[in-house]
Amino acid sequence: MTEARKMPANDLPAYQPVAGGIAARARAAAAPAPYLDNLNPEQRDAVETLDGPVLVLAGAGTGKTKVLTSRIAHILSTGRARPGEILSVTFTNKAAREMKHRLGIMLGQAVEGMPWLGTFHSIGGRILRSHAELVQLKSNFTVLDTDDQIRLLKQLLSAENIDDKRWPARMLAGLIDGWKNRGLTPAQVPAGEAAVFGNGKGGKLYKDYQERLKTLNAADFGDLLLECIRLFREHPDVLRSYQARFKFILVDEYQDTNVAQYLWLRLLSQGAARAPSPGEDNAIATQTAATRNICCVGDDDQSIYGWRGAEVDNILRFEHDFPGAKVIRLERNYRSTGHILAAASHLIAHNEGRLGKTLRTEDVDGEKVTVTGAWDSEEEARGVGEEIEQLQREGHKLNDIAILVRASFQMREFEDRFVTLGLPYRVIGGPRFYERAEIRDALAYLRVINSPADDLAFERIVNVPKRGLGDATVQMLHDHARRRRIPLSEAARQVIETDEMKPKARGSLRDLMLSFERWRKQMEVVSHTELAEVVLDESGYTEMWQKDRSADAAGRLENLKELVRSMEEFENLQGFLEHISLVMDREGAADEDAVSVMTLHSAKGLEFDNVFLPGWEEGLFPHQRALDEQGRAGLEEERRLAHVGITRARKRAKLYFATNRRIHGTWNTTIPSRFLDELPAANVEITESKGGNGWGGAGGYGSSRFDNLEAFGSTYSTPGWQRAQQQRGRSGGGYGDSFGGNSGGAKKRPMVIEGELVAKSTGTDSAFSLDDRVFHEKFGYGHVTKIDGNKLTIDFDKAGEKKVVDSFVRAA
DNA sequence: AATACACCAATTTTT
DNA sequence: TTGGTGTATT
Repeated sequence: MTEARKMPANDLPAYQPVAGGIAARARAAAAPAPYLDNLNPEQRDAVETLDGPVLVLAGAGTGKTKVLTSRIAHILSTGRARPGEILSVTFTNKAAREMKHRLGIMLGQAVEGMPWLGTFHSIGGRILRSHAELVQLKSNFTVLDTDDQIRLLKQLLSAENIDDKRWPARMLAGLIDGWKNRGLTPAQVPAGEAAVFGNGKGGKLYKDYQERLKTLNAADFGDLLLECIRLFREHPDVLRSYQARFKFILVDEYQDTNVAQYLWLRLLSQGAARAPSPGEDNAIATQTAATRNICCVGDDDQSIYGWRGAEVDNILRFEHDFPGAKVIRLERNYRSTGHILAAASHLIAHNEGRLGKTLRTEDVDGEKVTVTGAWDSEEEARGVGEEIEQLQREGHKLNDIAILVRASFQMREFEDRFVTLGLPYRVIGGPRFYERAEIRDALAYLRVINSPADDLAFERIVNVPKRGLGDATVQMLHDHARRRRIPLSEAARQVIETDEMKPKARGSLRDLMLSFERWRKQMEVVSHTELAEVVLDESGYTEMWQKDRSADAAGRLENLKELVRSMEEFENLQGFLEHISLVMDREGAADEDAVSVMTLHSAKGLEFDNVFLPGWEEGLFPHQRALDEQGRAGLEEERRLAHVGITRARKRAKLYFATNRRIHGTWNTTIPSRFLDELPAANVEITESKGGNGWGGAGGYGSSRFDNLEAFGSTYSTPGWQRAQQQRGRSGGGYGDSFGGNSGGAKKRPMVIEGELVAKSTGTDSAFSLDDRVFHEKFGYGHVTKIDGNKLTIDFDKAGEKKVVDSFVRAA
């Protein structure tokens, strides 16, 4: 995002000392390098080995980012390259931002932003914009996201008369993405593969899609790399200029690179302007690579994105691809205690396809990893809730606590539980900021203003808010546009001069077109942020959400404000639009103390003192589909995911499994995950659930050493225990009931809330009275049906009846 | 254009 | 069982 406004593609940065020049060397000699001081020997080796290919195998918590940033600092301060001569790629904007931030701290103001530090896609996009005409685009091309992509594909499918029920556009989008991930242009897709979609039309559709993108002056995410590769291959002079420019290349998370990214890197890191075609033996095309200074940092044990095209092979093959490569292992872990690290290491050692590292720590042994069995997923959520409250009583911050689940549907139960407990939590992940409908709508308006030929954007907002311009109108505009080979908005302009349309629709469309003309004129006199405000206001878009009474309307309006705010960082509308789809990510806003709930995937790269890992059951984790579809490779990836999960923990890792879990509505009896059996007994403590009911063992489905857990072993006086006693009395003891029969299985017991037993309950009377109309951030509007201290039972209009703590609602 | 009903799918997600 | 989508009906 910053690179966009600060440094146009071909600008030279301010004067920097000549690489290796006298001044630079003198400076390096004079000032001891502070960035080298707190590195361990391996890290230091990774930082100082500048020449030739280097692979840094950086285990979890071994200081990967530190090495990358220190290495850049080292290159700069020894004068080996200027900032503009270092290419440094990451996968996410977050990682790129983090690196910029840490570099800034390390170097002070000595170096302004690194122009070529960014994500694969943003850098690819940037290169494409500089040479757009060579790939049949204009430099202001639009980057389509998944949503645009699918709408476009739907149009193509209907043009081909393909039933999009049988052949969904989503599926085609997935296929095309997959091909692009593998670096395949339409011509390169194996015929057999292209034929599987739409009765053999897959290949043609891919080709048509690419052509349509050119007409729309648009690229999708995959194109940002694939078209870049095509550019390099078809224009060796361009490639050479970049090869000459980048004296050093650094790659973060190398284990996550896909084939396209690999090819892209290879082209840039090679002296010769030739890349191996897919499938070609890499060694042949490699020859000159050894001379180049590429440093890849990654961890094969944390490769968890195979399903979206990442090739673990890239990292496993590194020494083969880059002959003479130096491999440096970072094995000293600075994050976790002994027991946690031992458990994680022992678990991952069960994988076969790995380069192998032995993590060690100098930290204390700490607490053992705990494994807790629960009767069902509700009890699991109660148990976790109890433990969190206990931690809270001991003075731990909620910010230091995370719950990491395998699949997002698991989150609901925790959310429900936390809502009833009044425990603040935040869900990480979910739809990203720029994917939200309101953001995309707002952007569509701006896109149409900026480039009237943007049909996808035009179509998106022509009837949002509702203007009486429905499908019929749009279809008519389409026909008109196609006949004359003009963009939709031009077609609209022409059609309103005719009497083809009903008067009402015609007037409405004319108003819209006049508005766009007015806004385009205003663009020249007011700032782009002001323009955005005007547009959102005059189009009736803001009003549409103001009138909306659903729970998230307020949030959407807030998002729109945030969008306008974020525009300020860019110089003009054009610059904003060029980068927005690549850099807008989830909102920060994390200052409140709250438990984090997220998937294991989105937890990669994060760390917490206390990590809860629920749902360790066969079928869920490892996930059945991973096993079915990928076999052993799938299992190993799941195991890596488990490894990632455990290594997120600094001080406590708490694993859970539930004997009964509801899947697609029906209760199933599960068996504990094989990963639990793969943990080293010496570092693991088996505890009983404090969440309520006991559990009954796994009931004869295969054996596990967790089968013979003693359920109610000790006396407990925690709230959970008391609750458990009461529940046991109520439901007749969790042992035999409804066992083995998994169709109706374990029945759902009523949720018991004893206000006085819950830690956070205050007992003070609620400020609300019966039948009060209230609003809840998550559930929307509803009315109070029952009051119990500060616990309210509310019948929500949309979400149904829920029990919530009064501080979570406000009067409506 | 809005609502009602039927139908289908139901890991993981960045850019 | 749920939720989301898409079609059919008013």
